Amino acid sequence: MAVVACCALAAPKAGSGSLPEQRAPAGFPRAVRLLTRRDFARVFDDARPFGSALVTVLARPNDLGHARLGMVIGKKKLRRAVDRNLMKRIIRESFRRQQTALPALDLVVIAKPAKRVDRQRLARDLAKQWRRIAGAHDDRRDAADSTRRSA
RNA sequence: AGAGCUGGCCAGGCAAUCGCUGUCCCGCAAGGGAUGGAGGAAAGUCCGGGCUCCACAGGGUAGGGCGCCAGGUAACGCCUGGGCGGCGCGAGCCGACGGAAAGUGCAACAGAAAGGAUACCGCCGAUGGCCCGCAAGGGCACAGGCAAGGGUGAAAUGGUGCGGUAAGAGCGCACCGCGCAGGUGGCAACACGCUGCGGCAUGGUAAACCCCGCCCGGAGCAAGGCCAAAUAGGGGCGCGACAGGUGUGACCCGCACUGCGCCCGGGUAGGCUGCUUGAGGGGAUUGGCGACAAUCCUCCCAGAUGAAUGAUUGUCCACGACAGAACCCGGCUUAUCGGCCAGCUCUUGCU
Repeated sequence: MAVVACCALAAPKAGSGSLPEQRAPAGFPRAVRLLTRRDFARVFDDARPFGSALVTVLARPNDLGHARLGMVIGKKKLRRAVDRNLMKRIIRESFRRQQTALPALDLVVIAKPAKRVDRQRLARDLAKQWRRIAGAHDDRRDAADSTRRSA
């Protein structure tokens, strides 16, 4: 009942994402970050890539029961330190808000070359990526389940 | 009021919610609470130091840097004050600003001549020559003299005036300028409308070589130190060598494998440290023109490490620039929306 009411209220506000922006506001403790070189290497080793004009996201399932985030923001991609910091903050914030909607994946977001960072475009783009990744993961799991069932 | 100069300062504010991170407190823990959390340039990495490790008797050479003087400073290529030169009506601003009579080199084009150089046009032609004339004198411009004027150039051997002369010339004189020696003032750079001497010289260029004086060992926090799985090989001590240990097995025999234990050392992954109390900030007093220093009081003010200071919403206004710490300081340079304060200058108007 409450859920329906909420959606009804949200609906008129033209195309806000299908992922609820603020369901269970979450923190961003160290447990949900990729911290070591090994963590990153594991993802780079065998990951599914998702791309957009602004970023590339690599995803590889983990067995922790929640998603983890890592970022690679190269100095060559964004010249100014201010832009690099800004990009990381936007990515972190986006992940923080929407991590509960994500499956148990290790994600590495890689910056693409840009002159400046457009916060709104980037935020929108990231939301889209999370959705795609979550969807793809579900499909794969469904497929695996179905093959297992048929076998 | 307008135009401008110099020095200094600020870098959107407030509130709520959700996050990140250092420290402290509470808690067995999960967690909770309190509090701190980018810059004036954090930037470029161009100088100077501290701090580490390596090297090192001293001196010299090579190489590099600096370059008016005196201060300040831990030090500097920085800062302050002064000198000199240039720009501006002025407040002020700008200057790699030692040496060119040690040497070597360089200078397009133009120009007659460009370094101890020169005579194209020009001026003169007193003197000598030639011609005319009885002569006085006149003419020619051959010898020769001159560098004032024209012209070239970034630059042409000091300027003005008078004398002088055939015409001229520092040839002579006066004043200005210049050089040398002295004197005076100044710590000094340097200054002098003080004296004497010299007719007048060393043209420019040293971010060209060079000379002179002074300074400089190298590498950098991925420096360096500590703990330490794994792995290779090593050392010491003790015990044992028909033994013992491990495996198989319920156990013994048997069979298979193998010296064993401890210590030292080593150092990969990883972790800790270096890591923020410092040539520190604020205030007062004193000394100094000032940079700055001394004394006292007071404050603790980022310390991340896949790398934190953000997001959303509301609100106010002059609608917010350049931009993000990574061992730490002192400078320089470059980027930068706007705004504030102080002192001063010029112009105009009023009293």
